[in-house]
Amino acid sequence: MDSHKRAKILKAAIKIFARDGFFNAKVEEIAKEAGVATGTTYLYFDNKDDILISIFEEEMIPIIETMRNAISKKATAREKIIEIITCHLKMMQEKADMGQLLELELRQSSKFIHGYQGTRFKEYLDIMGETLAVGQESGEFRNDIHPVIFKQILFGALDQISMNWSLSKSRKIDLHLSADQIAAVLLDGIEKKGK
Amino acid sequence: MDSHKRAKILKAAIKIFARDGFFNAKVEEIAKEAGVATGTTYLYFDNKDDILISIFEEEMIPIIETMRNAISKKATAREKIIEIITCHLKMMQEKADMGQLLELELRQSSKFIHGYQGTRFKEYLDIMGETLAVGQESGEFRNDIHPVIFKQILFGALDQISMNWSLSKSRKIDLHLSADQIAAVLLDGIEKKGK
Amino acid sequence: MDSHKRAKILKAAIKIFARDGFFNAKVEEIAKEAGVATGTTYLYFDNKDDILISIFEEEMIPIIETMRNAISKKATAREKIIEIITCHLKMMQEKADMGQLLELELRQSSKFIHGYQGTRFKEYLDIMGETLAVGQESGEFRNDIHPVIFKQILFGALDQISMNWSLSKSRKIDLHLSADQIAAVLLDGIEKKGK
Amino acid sequence: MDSHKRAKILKAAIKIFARDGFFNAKVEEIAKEAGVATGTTYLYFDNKDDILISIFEEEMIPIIETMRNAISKKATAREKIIEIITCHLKMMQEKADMGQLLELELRQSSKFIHGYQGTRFKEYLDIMGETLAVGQESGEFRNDIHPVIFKQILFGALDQISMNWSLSKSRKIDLHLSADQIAAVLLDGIEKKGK
DNA sequence: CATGAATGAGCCTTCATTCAT
DNA sequence: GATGAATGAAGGCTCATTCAT
Repeated sequence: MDSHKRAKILKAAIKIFARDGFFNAKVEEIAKEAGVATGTTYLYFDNKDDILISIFEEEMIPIIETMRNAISKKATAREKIIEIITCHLKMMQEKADMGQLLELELRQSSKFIHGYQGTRFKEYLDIMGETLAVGQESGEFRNDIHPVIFKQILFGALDQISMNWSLSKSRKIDLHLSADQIAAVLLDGIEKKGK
Repeated sequence: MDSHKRAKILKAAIKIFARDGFFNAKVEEIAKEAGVATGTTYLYFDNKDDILISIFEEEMIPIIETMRNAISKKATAREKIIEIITCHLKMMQEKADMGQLLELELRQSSKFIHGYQGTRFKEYLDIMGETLAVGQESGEFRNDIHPVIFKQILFGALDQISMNWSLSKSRKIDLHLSADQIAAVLLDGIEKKGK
Repeated sequence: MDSHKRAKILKAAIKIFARDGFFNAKVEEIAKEAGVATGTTYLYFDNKDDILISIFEEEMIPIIETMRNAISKKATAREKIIEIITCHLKMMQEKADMGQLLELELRQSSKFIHGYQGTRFKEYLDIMGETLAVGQESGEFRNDIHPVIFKQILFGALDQISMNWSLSKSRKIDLHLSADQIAAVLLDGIEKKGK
Repeated sequence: MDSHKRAKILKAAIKIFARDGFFNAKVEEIAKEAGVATGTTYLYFDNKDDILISIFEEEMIPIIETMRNAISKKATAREKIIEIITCHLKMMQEKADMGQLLELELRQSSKFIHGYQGTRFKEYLDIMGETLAVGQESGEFRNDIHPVIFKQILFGALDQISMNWSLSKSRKIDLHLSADQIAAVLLDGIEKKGK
């Protein structure tokens, strides 16, 4: 089995799913984009669902790896959180199609695509929770915030920001500014301090 | 035009879309749930897309109204932000189906449903931005956070939390706790202060 | 539901199945022959299998009825057996398409079409066994032949003869002669000798 | 040409065709069962149809040979007929897969597989007609039965009996009893009476 | 000769939408 | 306005056959 061909199909599927959405995307279109025949798709994937799930599971691996790497190089928990934010938004720019899949299709999938649990995505989210915990243990962060809730707040904020950026055609929004602001709000809050 | 019948169809559509997703939902099923004939649906709506858009636009009106009302009763910007959070999560519980539509389908719609701009949704988001601005003018909140970015952070966090709650079958997660934590993080940040 | 339309589809299916065989037949072709749209077929039948099964089950009813009627008018068991033979071969001529379906597809169906038991066909076969039993009780026929085996011998002979007739394009074979010969062979075998 | 490989494919095809039916059987499955690559099948056979036809034509040779041999050892036409019946039913038991092919697929083939005439099968049938003729010439059998019709009656009866046996999962039916009964019915019918 | 990955035509089935009643 | 049977375009998937290695 030509593993190169499998990769080409996955890459094509990311593009087509991002452009048309999972339900509007046609397997024939994915195959054409990948430069293979329709039937070839079914040599590497069970069905259309399986293509999407494979994308989520397999493409998340290097993304998770990259983020873990970036975090590990930072000394303080504060810097790690900033790195998570930067890393996520950078990934969204560099892998724009994959980013849109995460934003637009991942949610649907875990509910409507039979049997998909989204394990890799959970792993990605968990990095955010773990980083909070690290900071709590080191005394950098307050202890009354639950990692399980915080990871959702952080991911939710990042996801909304990047979705908004993806959907705006011009993309004139400055993601660096957004990164700074997310960091500012979550780390320090919006209230004025020390009056 | 029998406005009662139109309302019945909308209500049925919210339920079916939430349960099956927009693409899996069948117009016939919606009609059956509404107690009307399939064709009747097309007397009140142009097509399937139009049903979904109508839901977003029309159902958002009382939701926005309710939130504006709740906010107006609070004196400080801090209390208004807390009210927004509480109000949103309460709405997600009370109108669970509508909530799921917002979480799962709204994103798809603005990209894949031709010509939909999501004006009511923007209005909803804007409440969050405006409330930040109010606090900034009154001196409660710091001035270096852009309302346009903040509204996305707040909505993103709320949306992620409520989606997670919706998808968890047991729903044993305490939304009150989540509300407090979102408020704590966004208002005060996660870093320890006044060392 | 327009029962007339259902009948038209069944009639068309008999023709197309007989001409092309079940597996080669296309649902679209059946619909066209019936003068309806492809989708209409699925308003009346679950799937392609269901069309074939419905043919067997429903078309057998008048055939069984006709045979039972014809038999009842005959006084002796010998005459009843002759009537069965005549009736079967006449039916094969008059309902040639249906006849071919019985010959060519019925066997496949009970094995390869999921869940089909062929109850009506068993009923048809049973008439043959019952008629032997009647003759055995009346003393016309010898008692050492099992009805269960005899019905298969009789149907097998009839089926082979009529299939051969169906498949011969010219159809110059005389079915009356065949009827006489089947009767001659089988009857002189089952009747008591040397009274 | 590796004749051994060709034989392995034929043997595998008999098994798969008998199990799944001609139309449901996959060439790939046959190849796998034969322990060869899919493409190898096409080195020995023109196409799927050709495999089935080759089975009928080639596998019938030893079957015909066996039956001719068995018959030749019997002195009277009566015994020869009994031998035909016994031999056929024994073959159905010993070569159950091949038997099912004859019962279920042969009929389809002669109509739907382009250009197939079934010459070997006709030869098999002819043995039955010839044996009747032998008995007629020797004065054992009556003269008013046409061999062409008789061979169909005999084969039809045998085929129906053996098909019924094949399809019954338990196979508790006694084929010896069936053989006796077929012989009893047909012989006492075709033999001259009251000499 | 043998392989088995690749091909792509073909078909069953679905379902948004229409329209005669 | 209301109905729901009818429509038919569209697409996921299969599998007999081919061909580069």
